[in-house]
Amino acid sequence: MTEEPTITTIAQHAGVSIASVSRVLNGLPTKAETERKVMSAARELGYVPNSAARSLKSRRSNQIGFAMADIGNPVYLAMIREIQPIFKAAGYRLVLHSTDADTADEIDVLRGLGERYIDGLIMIPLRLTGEHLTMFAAARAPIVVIGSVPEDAPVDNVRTDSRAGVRLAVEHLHGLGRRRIGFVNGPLDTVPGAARSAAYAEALAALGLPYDPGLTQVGDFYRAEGARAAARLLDRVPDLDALLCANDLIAFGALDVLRRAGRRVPQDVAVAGMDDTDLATLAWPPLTSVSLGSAERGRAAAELLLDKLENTRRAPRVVTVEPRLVVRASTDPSRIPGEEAP
Amino acid sequence: MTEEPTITTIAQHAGVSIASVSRVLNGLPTKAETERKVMSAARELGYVPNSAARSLKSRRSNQIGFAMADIGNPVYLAMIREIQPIFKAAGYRLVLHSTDADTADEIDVLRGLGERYIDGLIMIPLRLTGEHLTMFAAARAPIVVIGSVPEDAPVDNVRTDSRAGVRLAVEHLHGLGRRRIGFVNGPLDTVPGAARSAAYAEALAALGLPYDPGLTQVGDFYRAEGARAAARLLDRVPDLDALLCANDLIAFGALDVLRRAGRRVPQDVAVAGMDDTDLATLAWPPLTSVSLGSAERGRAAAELLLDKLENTRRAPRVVTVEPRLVVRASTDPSRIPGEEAP
DNA sequence: TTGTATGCGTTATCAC
DNA sequence: GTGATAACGCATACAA
Repeated sequence: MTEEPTITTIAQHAGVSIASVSRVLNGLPTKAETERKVMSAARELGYVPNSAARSLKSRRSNQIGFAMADIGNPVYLAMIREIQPIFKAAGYRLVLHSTDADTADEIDVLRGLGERYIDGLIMIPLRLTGEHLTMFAAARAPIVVIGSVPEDAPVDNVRTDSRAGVRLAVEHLHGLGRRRIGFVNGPLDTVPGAARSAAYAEALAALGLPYDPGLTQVGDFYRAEGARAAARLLDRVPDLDALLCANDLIAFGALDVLRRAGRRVPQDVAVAGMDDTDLATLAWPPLTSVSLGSAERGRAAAELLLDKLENTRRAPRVVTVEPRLVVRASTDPSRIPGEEAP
Repeated sequence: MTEEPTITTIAQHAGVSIASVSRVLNGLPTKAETERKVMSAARELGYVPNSAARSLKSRRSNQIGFAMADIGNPVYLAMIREIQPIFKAAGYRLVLHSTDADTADEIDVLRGLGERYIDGLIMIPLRLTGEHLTMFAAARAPIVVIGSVPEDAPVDNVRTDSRAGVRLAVEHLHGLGRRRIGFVNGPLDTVPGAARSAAYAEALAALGLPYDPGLTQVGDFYRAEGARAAARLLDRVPDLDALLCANDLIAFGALDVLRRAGRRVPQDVAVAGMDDTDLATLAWPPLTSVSLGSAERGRAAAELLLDKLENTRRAPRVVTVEPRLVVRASTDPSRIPGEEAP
């Protein structure tokens, strides 16, 4: 019992060859008698196939990787919730990589594809460098990138139209009569940071509002720094009447600051986030947010990867998820819970 | 470039034997000239070692598993946030298992230990069956269980004194002058459900309060069902003046219901949760919660497992994390943010 | 220091 | 149907 049983052990106990053991274990046609002997020996010895040996032979690990910046962000969590069961049902295990938004780390993960410990990878690079693209091209296993990627990149791609998303939010705030619409963004050298920055300027222009650089503050994508950035903005633009945040976490930080500053949300300052995480309905007031379809993107990515694993030679595909504005009380006072008409 | 390079390929290109290649790659003493040739060939060919072959030889996968009921619960997220970097730094990858609180699934994971695709496992069983204990005893790789486990189980164990935690909360509510203290719990056949149920009764008794079965409602551990259970409770006990919830998610559901019912928190009903998740500070009002040290438990589990991997023969250890009451506005009106004295 | 040869546990291809 | 036997890619004991 203390020795790790292998097919050789089973073969000895059952008095057959290892080939027969392997056949029985893999459901290939065998005489009933042989099958019985093998199965009972296997059960008795507590045999479990060794995955390393199996992988070496089969050239498949039955694992897929998921690489994101930080497991602490609920957006990624929403994706994992979709991805995990899909792969589990398909017989794959999920290997997690939290890269801390570090490019070198992401490249490491891509290099890891060559080790063949995963059969495929879903990745969300926060910054997309030439090195990423080189590795994509050289990769020996299928990759799905969530987030925009150049047209000719040899990877499947799930994207969301964050430009349209930002526009939805800005138009909504404008429609509420707000004219001093601030913007708290994450780093401009990140894929989402850059896209949302451009989209913000564009949306203002489309509405005939002037673009005022003083209305933007840049921090990172987390609550604490979001709070600091919002505080800076509030300090410099006292007559701010609306605030768009590049993600929900930033918006939560902004809500903290506005509350401490005694500004009423939404009456004084309307606040909108992006990602529409679970937490939006928990915040006070509940947060208006642009859904970028995290769950859908996760599901799409998983399905693309699964398909590609079975259909290796097909051309790269792009799936786009449409953003959707979810209006809650942080911009619309009539939606404050508990204050509806009975 | 299209053929997967192996040490054999490198050996050919460098004009040396595969043994030399292996030595160079593993930093064993070699002539400088040989080393140079091998390294340059390896780089040129884009060689990456095959992890299956390496695992087969070394009998180590450099992966560790983390099995929890549901990746959607922020408690587990808090743990992963601690666990992941610790193992990453130690050269291990993290394989995730979301078992849906399904015992059969958990047993599968334990059986998977035999496949040797992970070198160790951190597990949080929601229910602990005899089958679990059998598998623990038979396991061929170290296991750390988060959550209580019998004394003689051959696994490391990280626990929290949830009994003391419940008592802290009940005493706090009692100290606020509340006497009708309801309890919304998760399933009684789960480890935490059973423990918290007993602890609740005990704490009441210690305070000389009568135990009224009507004051308890059982649902599951999620927000939606937490809301329904709280609604049932409110319906049957109109004079409820305090509510202890078995975890934060349940408490969030309860807050939703109380708000819709027009009950002021904490003035009419004081609400406390357990786990002290990140989300507690996001809720409105911010949630008083019993911290069960999720981060500490995650860290402790990771460190125990890492230690056991290097020190295979040592006896099982138990680490206990003390609960701590974190008082916020959902029980203490003086702490409502934005209403402090300036 | 280097090369040859063997084994890790499987699967798969042969003859029998 | 079944049993030898050869890979899979790597690490290493041993011989040179």
